[in-house]
Amino acid sequence: MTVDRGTRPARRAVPSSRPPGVDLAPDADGGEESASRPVPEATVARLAVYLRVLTSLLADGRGTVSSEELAAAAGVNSAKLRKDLSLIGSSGVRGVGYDVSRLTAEVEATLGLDSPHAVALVGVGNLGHALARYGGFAQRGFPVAALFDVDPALVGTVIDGVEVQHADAIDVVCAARGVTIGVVATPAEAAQRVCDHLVSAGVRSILNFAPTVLSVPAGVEVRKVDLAVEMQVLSFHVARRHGTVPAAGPAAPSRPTPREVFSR
Amino acid sequence: MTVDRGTRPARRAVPSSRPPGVDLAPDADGGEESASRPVPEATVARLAVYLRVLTSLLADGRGTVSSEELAAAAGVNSAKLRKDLSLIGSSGVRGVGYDVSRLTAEVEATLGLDSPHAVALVGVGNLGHALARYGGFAQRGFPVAALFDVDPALVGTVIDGVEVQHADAIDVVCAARGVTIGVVATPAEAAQRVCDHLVSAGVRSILNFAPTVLSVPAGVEVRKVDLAVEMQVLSFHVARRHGTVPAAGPAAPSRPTPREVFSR
DNA sequence: AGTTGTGAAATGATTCACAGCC
DNA sequence: GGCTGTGAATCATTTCACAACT
Repeated sequence: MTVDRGTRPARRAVPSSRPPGVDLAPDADGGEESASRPVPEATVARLAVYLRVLTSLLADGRGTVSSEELAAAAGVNSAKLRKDLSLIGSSGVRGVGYDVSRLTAEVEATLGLDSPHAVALVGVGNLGHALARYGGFAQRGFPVAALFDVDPALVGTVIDGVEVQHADAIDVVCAARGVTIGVVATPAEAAQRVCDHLVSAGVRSILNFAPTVLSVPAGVEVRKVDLAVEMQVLSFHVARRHGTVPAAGPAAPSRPTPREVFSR
Repeated sequence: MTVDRGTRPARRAVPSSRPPGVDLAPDADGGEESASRPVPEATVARLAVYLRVLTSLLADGRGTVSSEELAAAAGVNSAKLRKDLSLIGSSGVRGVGYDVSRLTAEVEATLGLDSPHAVALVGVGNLGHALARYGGFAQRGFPVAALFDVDPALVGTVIDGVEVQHADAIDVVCAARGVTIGVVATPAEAAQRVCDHLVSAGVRSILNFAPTVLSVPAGVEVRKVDLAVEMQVLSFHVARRHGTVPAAGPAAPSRPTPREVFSR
């Protein structure tokens, strides 16, 4: 993709002095929370992708993989993959590669997939309903332990063996069932309130599908999936290609608001 | 959130020589495709978020906003917001702020939302069905122009006024209806094939919900939404908090594969 | 020979802090 | 006085390239 920029000046020869280097960090989670996080966020997201590839290799009975092959399958640069894996303290064998089953276990352990995480899903509307029935969650170690909504027509119904309860019960039920991850699939207006309830029930990780910025106390992790954003980013690329964009100069486009595409 | 790191050594006084600085890039899309992209990817994603806030401000009849307020509502740093907006050539007024309706129009224009983009959705299973009925797409200027699946039980059914057609027709129908964005919501196994069909139909932007890495020719933009990845990233944070992670040292955890949480 | 692990360079993104302008 | 626009500093991430090891 990127054009080869030709030969670049060689780096100066390596000085023989080997710097100390800590090799493996002493670990031991220093502070309560934000003190030390040796594994960067970007790496964590990629680990999940590596895991998917590893699992399929494992199913194929493959014993080892090289960083090159694994990286290609995951769609990343091999150096990046090696660095990622070195960060979680994994060890491949030089000249050979990584042991597939061992690496799989290491990645799973790092991601905390040793034990399942009970998930609460709030908002069983269109999207929420599909998510609840979407096998993906339970299948992958994230059993849906509770469903909530405010619609009386939905409360009491059973989806995939789980009864929908009223959102007022979030605090109690989540705490009782040991929910660790909350999924918000409500309309934007309700999202913050729902989020607050989840937090007060002790949920520290939230996946937000509602098109709003959730504010949470420090120590609570929110990840966002916003379909409108994704579509609009793609729209940007379409426009770029077609040259539709009015050459982002200082002058504003003449038309003030062509169409109110964005309603709420 | 972040603790104030106290007074930092003052930057050295600004030397009076003002460097040339290009101010506004000469623009004019140099090469065919990867040559120049003045707006960074990260900014584009945030523009969509700003737009949401702007729209709601517009609905409230607000005339102007300050970068501070807009940034707070979008959940970002105000300097970042100002830099983002300066990149798209917008102009606020010093001492006043940004004109809401004008800024809205500028962001919309940059994102290419002037005209709607016809969307094709492939895979009308659990998730795909919900996406098709999810008003979010059409409502925001991304009308679903075509639906595809391979399941004979689904082909021929009508969802929200659009008939589901067989996936074999992707090439023809997409080209005919001027589809510019494709959404892949099939199982992983079918995703690459579907993607190839979309590409050969001229679709240059793809939103992928299938848990696979799609390979596409240069010039095609793929964005990925992977629920398993999101959940696993959250799982990582849960584990970090609880200290469940077995101290990522060089020694592997004793158990080889605790549970096959990841099936396919 | 083949492949990992990793300093160090390169690139990219974010934040600071202040000049310039209304 | 208030607020934008932006160079420069800081921070994060990616990539390179090669020594170390099997």
